[in-house]
Amino acid sequence: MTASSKLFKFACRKSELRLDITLQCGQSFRWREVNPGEWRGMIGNRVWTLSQDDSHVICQQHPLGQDSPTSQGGKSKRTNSKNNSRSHPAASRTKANEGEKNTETFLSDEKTEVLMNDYFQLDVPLGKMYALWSKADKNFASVSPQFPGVRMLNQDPVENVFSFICSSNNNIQRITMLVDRLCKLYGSPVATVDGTTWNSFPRVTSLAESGVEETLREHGFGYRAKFISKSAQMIQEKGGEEWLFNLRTLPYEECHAQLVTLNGIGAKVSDCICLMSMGHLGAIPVDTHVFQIAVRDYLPHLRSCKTVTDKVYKEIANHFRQVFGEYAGWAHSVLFSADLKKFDGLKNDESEEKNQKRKKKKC
DNA sequence: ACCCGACCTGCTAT
DNA sequence: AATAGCAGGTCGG
Repeated sequence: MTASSKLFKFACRKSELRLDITLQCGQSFRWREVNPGEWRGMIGNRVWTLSQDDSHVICQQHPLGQDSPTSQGGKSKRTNSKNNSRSHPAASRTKANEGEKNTETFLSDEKTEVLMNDYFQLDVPLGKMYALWSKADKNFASVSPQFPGVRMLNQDPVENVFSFICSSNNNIQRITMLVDRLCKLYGSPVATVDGTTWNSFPRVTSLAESGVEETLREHGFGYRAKFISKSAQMIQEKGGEEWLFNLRTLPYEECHAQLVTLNGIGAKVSDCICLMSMGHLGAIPVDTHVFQIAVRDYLPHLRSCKTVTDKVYKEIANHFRQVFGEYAGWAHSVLFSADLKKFDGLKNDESEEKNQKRKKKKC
C-alpha cells in the first residue's frame, strides 16, 4: 500500500552488528522501532527502515517527499525552506555521497552499500575486537556475550553536538523527545512514511536565530534552551558548520578542548562528540553510569568520591584506555549498554528463571 | 585544584 | 496522593 521503496540487503552477522542495541543504546536519538525488529530513522538526509536476520541487514529506502500525494493539506507552522539549500552534513562529509543530489529518487545499491558501510563503520572487525577485549579484561569477557554487535555509529557532528547538549542531567526517553521536538521546530520535512513526516536535523544557522531560547523553553527544554541557542551562535561566530566539521582533522586533545569552549558542553559531552562524530575511538565519556561501572568493576578506591572531578574523570578514562587500547571508546559502549536498565531483558541469567518460577508459584 | 549548589522537566519509587 | 530522587551534566562562585 505504501509508495514504492527500494530494498538493499547486505551480508552481516549479528556478532558484527546488532541493530536493536546499537540504535537504542543512547548514541543516536533518532531511531524508532516501528515494528518488532524494524527500525526507522535517517541517514544522510534520507529515511531508512532497517531490519536484520541471522546473516543479513535489510535496508528499505523511502522516497523523498510525500508517500501519499493527496495528503498535502497540512498547515506547516514553519517555513524553513531555506534549510533545504544544502545536503545533509553527514552526506556531504562522506566520500559515499560526494556528488549526491537530493533530487534523485533513490540512492543506487552501490551508494547505499557505501553509505551503510560508512554509517555503521563496518570495516571495524567487531567480532575480533570483542575477542581481544575479552582477553584483556575478565569483566568484559563475562558481560559481552549478552551484548554482541554493539557498534559506534559514525554520526553527523551537528546532530551529535545539539543532541548531547540535550542529554545533560536527563534520561534517554526525554532526550529522544527533545531531539524530536528540535527537528519538528527547526528542521525541514524530508519524507513522509506511513503518515509520519520525518524532518531533517536543524541547520546551525536556524538554531542561531534570535528567539530560539525562548521558543525552546516554551517547549520543555529547560535550562538547555540557552545552551543550544548560545552554542549555535558561538559556532556561527567561529565559522559555522564548516568549523565544526574541520574539528575532525584535529588530534583528540585539541578537538576535545575546542568543543568544551561551547556553552553546555563539558568534558563528558565533549567526549561523546569526539567518540561519535569526530572519529576519536579512544574517547571515554565518563557519566554516572560509567562512574558506577568503574567503581564497581575496576577502580573500587574511587567509591568515596562524591562527585566526578576532573582528576577522577581522567583517571577513569585513562584506565579504560589502558585496558582496552585504541578502540577503548567502543569497548566502553558495550559495557555502558550492558548497564542500561532498558536492556535488562537481553540478560538471560538466573534472575529470569527465578521470575518464571515466581510466576509459576503464583499460578 | 577542588567542591558546591542551582538548574528545567518528567518519570519512578516509596 | 504527594514528594523526594534521579536521569548518559554543566556552569558560576
